[in-house]
Amino acid sequence: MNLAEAKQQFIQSWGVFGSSWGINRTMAQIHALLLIAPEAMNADEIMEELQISRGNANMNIRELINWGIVEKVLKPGDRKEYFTAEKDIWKVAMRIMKERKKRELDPILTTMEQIREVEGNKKDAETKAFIDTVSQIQKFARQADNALAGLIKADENWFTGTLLKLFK
Amino acid sequence: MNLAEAKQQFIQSWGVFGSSWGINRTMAQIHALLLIAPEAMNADEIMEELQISRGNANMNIRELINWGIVEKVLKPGDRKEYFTAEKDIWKVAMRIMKERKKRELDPILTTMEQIREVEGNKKDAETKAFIDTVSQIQKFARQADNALAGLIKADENWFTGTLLKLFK
DNA sequence: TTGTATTTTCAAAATTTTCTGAAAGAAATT
DNA sequence: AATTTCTTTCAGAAAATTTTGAAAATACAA
Repeated sequence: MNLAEAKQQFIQSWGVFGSSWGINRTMAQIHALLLIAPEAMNADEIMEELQISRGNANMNIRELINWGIVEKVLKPGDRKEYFTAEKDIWKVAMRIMKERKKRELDPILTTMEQIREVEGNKKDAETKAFIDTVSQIQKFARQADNALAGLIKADENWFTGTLLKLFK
Repeated sequence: MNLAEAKQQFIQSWGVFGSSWGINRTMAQIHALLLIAPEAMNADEIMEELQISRGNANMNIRELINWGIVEKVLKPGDRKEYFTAEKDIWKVAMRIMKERKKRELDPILTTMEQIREVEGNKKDAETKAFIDTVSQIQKFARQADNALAGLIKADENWFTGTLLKLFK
């Protein structure tokens, strides 16, 4: 397998993995492409490389920017927009965690609180069992939420320059 | 909101959350239903409650069993199969983690190893950058894999009865 | 302003995923 | 072994998601 084939394989695999992570295939493929691109790329280059339409490229690039793992780069004397991906995998993972925490975990907390709150008669066994389950989930989600928040905060401050370098 | 409404709301929400976790809506709803059911339920009851077809119910119940978070219960004198969900949320989370690790993380490791392995000329800058990115991902995935494996193992042995009770 | 290059939007089409329901398969009962 | 009860399978239907491509919007330059 030569470099070109390996790159193809990488992009392809990243697309498959993305799917099982709630990220659509194209979005993951664009991310993979930018991750291994030596230079920032523009929309046309991405379209050409992945054989996708302009609309599709545009939409997914925006989404990657929203996730905070791709950014726009402007080249002087060129009207086209170029895009580049964060290359540090640890940072990428942190951003994704942060985003997923916000989009998925936080809503669970809110909903569980609501459901538990508006519950009336706590006497009968069925109601008690229900409240107990919801409370358990709430407790667990809080634990997870706090753990992630801690990890993210740690990374944003002190960890960045020091301890975590060990993992790289 | 009364108990019935709260249950409905819970099942509905769990379905939505499931979607963003790579679990389909019906599967998550069945899980939610069993999580708060005082008794084990059979396929007909589940179909009736969630208004879904027999095929759909059957398929998703099997899948929940594969994930290890629902199990079959037989009642003496009744030919129907009944189903019940693991009620301990910590255990549920552990089983899901274990399963996702196996289905998602392990394949990434395998693929990254393959891609990195079959790479030839390590001299030019582009190749080097590519190998570096893949290596970084590999390293990160290994870290995550080990961390999860540790957590799972700990839970399966010693933790279960002792330390983690603090979190409940 | 007018023209040109580039990006964004969005309705319709294509694709993928999920669901249905009826038929086939199993298991228990008579 | 025939009947009844229940479970599984799976092809086609329905629903949801993703993609396309052309038109509209925006940005810049002359």
